[in-house]
Amino acid sequence: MNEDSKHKPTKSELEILQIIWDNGPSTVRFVNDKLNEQRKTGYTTTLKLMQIMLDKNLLSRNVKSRVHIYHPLVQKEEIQAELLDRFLENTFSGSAHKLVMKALGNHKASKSELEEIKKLIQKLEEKNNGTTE
Amino acid sequence: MNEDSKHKPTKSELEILQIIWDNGPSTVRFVNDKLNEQRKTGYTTTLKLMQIMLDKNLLSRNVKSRVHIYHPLVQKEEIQAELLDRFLENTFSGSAHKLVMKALGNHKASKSELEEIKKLIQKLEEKNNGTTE
DNA sequence: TTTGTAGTACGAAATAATTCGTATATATTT
DNA sequence: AAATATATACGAATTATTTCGTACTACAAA
Repeated sequence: MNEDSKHKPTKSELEILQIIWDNGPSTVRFVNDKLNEQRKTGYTTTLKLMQIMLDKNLLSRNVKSRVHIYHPLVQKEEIQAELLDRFLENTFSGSAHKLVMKALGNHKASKSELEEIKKLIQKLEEKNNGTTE
Repeated sequence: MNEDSKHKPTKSELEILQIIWDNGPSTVRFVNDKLNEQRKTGYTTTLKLMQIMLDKNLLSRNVKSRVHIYHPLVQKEEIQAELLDRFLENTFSGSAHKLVMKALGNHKASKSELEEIKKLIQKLEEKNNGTTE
């Protein structure tokens, strides 16, 4: 089972993707070191995970030298959107509104971030002009 | 291993909780029927799951009659908040602002829901008056 | 050239989560 | 009362995910 289609990173795979998204193409060593800043995990564990991700087409790699460099094959934005969809469906029965209310209520956002959100709402309301109630 | 402590629901367990939260205390039969509206799943599978949830203190049950009635032992709000925290951390590196932007951008919200969010932001801004930048 | 270090490959154990078969008990129907 | 239908109990198989040991390879240092 190795279709070119389905990505669905597991929790561990997502951790690895975050590191590569944030730091650019990386070696196993680098990723493993980063992971170990948060929690202990063995080198070969990380290696195996990244090989699996290769197989799932979440990563590609450059094999020119002995030390392989892994590149992301999926976009951060795209995966976040997918995971958000799933989470929204699973936990908030699809209600974006409820999720947003809780996220804003329970977590700190800076003044400028709140401003940005207000601007987005403004834009959404203009676009929707009367179509939705 | 059966502390009174916190057990996080798995995805399947969460589905069951949603049904019980939305419909009130329920029998296994009822929950299983509801589940089967969405996807095929065997009766004993649901039963087993609910027994596990009993053990995890996610549910309690009334055994007066032959047919057991299961009650939620955890609050919807509480669990949603927990899961949100985890999701935020895993997927958006803890940035509530980014999550909210994406949730609003990619999913429909009605005019009145947007209004409600604006009001919340208003309140947050008043509270924060100058403390955060 | 031998030894040590750092890398990849990969099977398989360990752990987590889900699914189901079978035994058994209790009602209900004929 | 016997047959049927519907419950619960629970071990065990299945599937998904994570972790790790061991073998092997390449380069560098002694």
